[in-house]
Amino acid sequence: MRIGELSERTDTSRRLLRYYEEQQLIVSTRSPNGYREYDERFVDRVMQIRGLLDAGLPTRIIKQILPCLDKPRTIHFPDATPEMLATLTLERDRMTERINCLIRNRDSVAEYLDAVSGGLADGARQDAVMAGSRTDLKSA
Amino acid sequence: MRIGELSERTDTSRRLLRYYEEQQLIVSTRSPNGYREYDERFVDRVMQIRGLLDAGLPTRIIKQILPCLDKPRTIHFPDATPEMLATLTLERDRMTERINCLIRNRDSVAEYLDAVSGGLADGARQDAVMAGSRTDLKSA
DNA sequence: TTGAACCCTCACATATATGTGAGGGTCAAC
DNA sequence: GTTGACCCTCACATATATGTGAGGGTTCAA
Repeated sequence: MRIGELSERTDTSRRLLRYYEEQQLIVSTRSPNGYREYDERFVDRVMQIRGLLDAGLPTRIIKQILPCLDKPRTIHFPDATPEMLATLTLERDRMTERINCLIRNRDSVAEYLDAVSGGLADGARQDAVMAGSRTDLKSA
Repeated sequence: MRIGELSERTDTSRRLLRYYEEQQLIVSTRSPNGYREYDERFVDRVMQIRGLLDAGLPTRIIKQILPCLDKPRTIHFPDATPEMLATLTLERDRMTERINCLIRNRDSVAEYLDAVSGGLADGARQDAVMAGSRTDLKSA
């Protein structure tokens, strides 16, 4: 597909897709006319990138962890240098910290919302609370 | 305590503490000479702010959720407007999305690391994983 | 009284992720 | 062959979180 379709399917501006390419988070082949061409798997890839960016990881780090994320556990450890492994270990731990921080705070917000809506359970309040109530995540 | 001590105890530059105050994430009282004064509870508060910033939340949002985070469940729901509740609900869900995204990716990275270190579990690999404390990979 | 070590405000600088638009090709349909 | 919807590169603009430093007070101890 070309950049326009990828843009629509990932809800990501063309500008950003080119930027991600510049940052080497994605690559593209080029048609004879110079247009970028992407295959299906870039839809997921781009959404993954956006999620990570939104969760505070910079492109520089995302670029490093992306190779760990290919679905079929393709073997790319041969090229893993010790520094790379150290970086990944560090980032794994930083991600865990972020997760714990978010869980703590998300739960506080949820608790607050529950308290408010629990206090007065009528209509006007209802729609505000409706949207979502998933509250338990188990993690390291 | 004054800004210098808070800065050291939270590992946050004075500049940033003033910035957080400007963004209304924290407040300070002023000594007669104009110096900012903080009490103990700002140590935790600042660390909470840093964690949330690092997890991708902008100050504008952090400001909104902070009131939900005071340890003794002080009653501030009286002032909660419906728009505020809708915002909180939205943010709670966005936090949950971030959490899931991070968990998914963190687990992939962890799995990758386990695969690599599990593959050859001897000394040579060990120091590679050990090394990570100060890791700054730069790119061109 | 001087100096060090704090503090203040203000302002400019930087990095990162993003938007916007100019100037210009490609291509299919009319 | 013109039009419209794509695509390209390049460059400037913006927002947010941060660094850095100038110019200047306050406090305290040598």
